[in-house]
Amino acid sequence: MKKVIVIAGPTAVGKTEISIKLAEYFEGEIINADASSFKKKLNIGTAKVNSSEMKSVKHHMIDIIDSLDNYSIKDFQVDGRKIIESVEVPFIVGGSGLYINALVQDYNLEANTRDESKFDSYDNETLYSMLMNLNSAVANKTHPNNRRRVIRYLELVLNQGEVVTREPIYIYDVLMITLTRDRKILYERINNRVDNMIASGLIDECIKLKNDGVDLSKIKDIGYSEIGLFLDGELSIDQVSDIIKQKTRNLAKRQITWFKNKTNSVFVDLDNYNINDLISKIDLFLKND
RNA sequence: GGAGGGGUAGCGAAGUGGCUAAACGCGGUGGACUGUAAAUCCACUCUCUCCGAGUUCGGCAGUUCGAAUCUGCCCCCCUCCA
Repeated sequence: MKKVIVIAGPTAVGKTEISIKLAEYFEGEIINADASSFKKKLNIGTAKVNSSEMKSVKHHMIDIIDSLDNYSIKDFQVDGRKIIESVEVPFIVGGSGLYINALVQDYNLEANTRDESKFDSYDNETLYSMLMNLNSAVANKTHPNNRRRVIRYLELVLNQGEVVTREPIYIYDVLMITLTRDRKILYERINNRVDNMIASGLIDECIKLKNDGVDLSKIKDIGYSEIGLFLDGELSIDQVSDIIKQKTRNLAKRQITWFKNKTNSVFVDLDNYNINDLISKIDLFLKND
């Protein structure tokens, strides 16, 4: 089986720097698995790797779509697997847990794509009872208030009769490393990073997008619609900054939950670690048959 | 010095005699999630030996069968007048 190294972890934990060091050392290539980094022109606000950082290591899956375009998890699965096959030592690096799992586990994404529009006229309760009638086991997987999930399950049940519930299987020989830090320290890093983004041009980036005709309020990546509110004069930059920090902290927490419970990860605490430990860990993994 | 307003759980904020360990929001924590995933959603959040008990609503002392809610004194904060 193809050997694949995954470097995951919450936002702002320090994935970029470490993954580049590791990929350099092992002469690998990086496959980005951060949904926000797929998007062109969203650079500062998404903490995307910049071109000078990418000089030493080839990066894939960066800037592959326009800021408002949809790149589905299925697309990612197909394209990403091709890249994995073509790269000698692939490092998958990112924080989008679902995307990572879909790439390296046997996720079945053959069903139709989403189309919520035909459910517009139903309220949450109705949709949920529809699901319950069709397949109660699937309905019990979610909550009536989670309209988005309920609709997707409805689509899946209607389309293929069921939703996969069994434990997924890794389709590659995967070494999954999840980077962590003490929660307090992580949150401080997030706060500081947001301050830095604002100090180093996030507002200009948003103005540019706006001038290009992008509706900032439609961008769901954290920071952009918020800066849009500031540009419209609805909130002060301090208020906006606090909101961005808050949302980013909430995101990090959700990411941690995912990696803890939905992956088979080796956890590495970056507050006190030595890169050589990681190197030898990976070295061992690559040498072992 | 004088006149008002106010002090409620980590924060904001309801409650103005019993149905109140105290609404709600935020924050925090835990969790769900195989097609928006930087998305969407759920639970818990005074303390403990946690299916029961113990301490709370600035402090102390009262009234009352019963007080965050009423009375007195004290402390602190804000606004206005001096």
